[in-house]
Amino acid sequence: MVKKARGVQRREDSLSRERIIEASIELLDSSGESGLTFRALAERLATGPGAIYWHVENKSDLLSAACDAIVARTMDAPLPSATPREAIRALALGMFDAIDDHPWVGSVLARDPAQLPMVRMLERIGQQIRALDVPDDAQWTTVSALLSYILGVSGQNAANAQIARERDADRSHFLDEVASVWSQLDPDDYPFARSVAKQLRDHDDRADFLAGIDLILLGIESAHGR
Amino acid sequence: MVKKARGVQRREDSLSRERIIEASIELLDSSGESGLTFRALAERLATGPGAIYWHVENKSDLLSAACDAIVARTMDAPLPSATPREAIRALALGMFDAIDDHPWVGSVLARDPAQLPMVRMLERIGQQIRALDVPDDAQWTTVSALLSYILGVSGQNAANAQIARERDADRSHFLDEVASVWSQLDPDDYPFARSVAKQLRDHDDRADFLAGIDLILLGIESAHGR
DNA sequence: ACCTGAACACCGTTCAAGT
DNA sequence: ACCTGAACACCGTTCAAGT
Repeated sequence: MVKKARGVQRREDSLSRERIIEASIELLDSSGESGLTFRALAERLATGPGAIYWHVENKSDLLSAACDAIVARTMDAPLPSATPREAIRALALGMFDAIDDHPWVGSVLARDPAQLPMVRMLERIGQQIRALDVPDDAQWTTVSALLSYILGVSGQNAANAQIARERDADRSHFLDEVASVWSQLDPDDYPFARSVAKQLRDHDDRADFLAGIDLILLGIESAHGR
Repeated sequence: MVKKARGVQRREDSLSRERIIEASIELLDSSGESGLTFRALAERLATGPGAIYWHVENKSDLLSAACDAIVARTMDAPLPSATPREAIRALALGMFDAIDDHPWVGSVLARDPAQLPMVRMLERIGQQIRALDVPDDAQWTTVSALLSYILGVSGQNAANAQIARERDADRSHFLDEVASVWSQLDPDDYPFARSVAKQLRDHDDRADFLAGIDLILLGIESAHGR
């Protein structure tokens, strides 16, 4: 007869916030953002739609929680790197890859700002910005710029992945199409777009992303003495 | 009896793609993205929901068209500026302000990439990147970084505006709340977030945005000789 | 060619009723 | 305390029928 049972004892297969979020992530990964419906989720969890509302406030809450689970995992990964510069690159790449694996995370992050996932990223990157000797009064602006860039690329990438999924998968084929549209634009109105069409066709999203991070890091260093 | 009427003659108050898009923009501006429904639009245009489908493919098409109208307006504004650097700042600020006025544009841009609005921005900024003497093989990456940053900030700003609208309006009050949450975080886990809470409270979105642009411009210059 | 509006297939969310 | 599932109030989209 234990008065206070250790933790909450519960049937293995009963509902819980964690199980709901886990199932949501699976659904989101396999069928995209439009695949997450309370009915589909209820079916997967062998229950009714109403039951989910006992553990979760609403759909927005559910999406945020799923998103935060991914971001937390990513930002809690250990950083073996030596320099702050390398650490920032690793953190940024970690987010890039996470969103590449879970495109819906990009859309969610672009939609609800200033929430828990944001603080996680801000914190982790901010500590490295400090280590870079950026002056106190410039730290907010600096981290903010890095975060915005990361979110911008992520959102864009997520959207691209979504489109590639909607049409019949082939991403490089899709880029070929866009590049070919660009190269047929009016030369007088769109000289630049035409000229980079080839670079669009051959580009590597991940490498471009990192190049942008390096550009910002260069700017940071050049702005503060060294 | 003119055989070929000049242009398409039509009753002043009849439906047209332009009138539909115009009405959509008004609806989006006044009631946000969730305010744009085919039923609300039909009512505003004194017609039925089905009629709209004669001029517009579907809701996604409608949103893209409304978004492109705003971006086109913004990117076609004349640039009195002298240096490419100033021109880039002006173009970036133009987008920032446009999205500040029409927050839904941020969400749409974050969702469908590589479309017409994107090409407009790419072109306009790209021409200035050229003028900045960035080498040919670095132009795509450079413009891409700037665009991602602009989109990232825009999306974030749009989301903030949406949240401020959902709750009862007051934006600075909302920032106060977030800042106060941050400053109450665990000092061991979130030292950085705590330390910038004050800077968050006092910050100016527009100034921060421009500071980020300057950081990237600094990086660009520092990467290519001068 | 263009418009009408009822109808269809889906949502998120609520809630009385059960255990 | 937790779950069930029918019901409600909405969507986007279609389509036979009108002009």
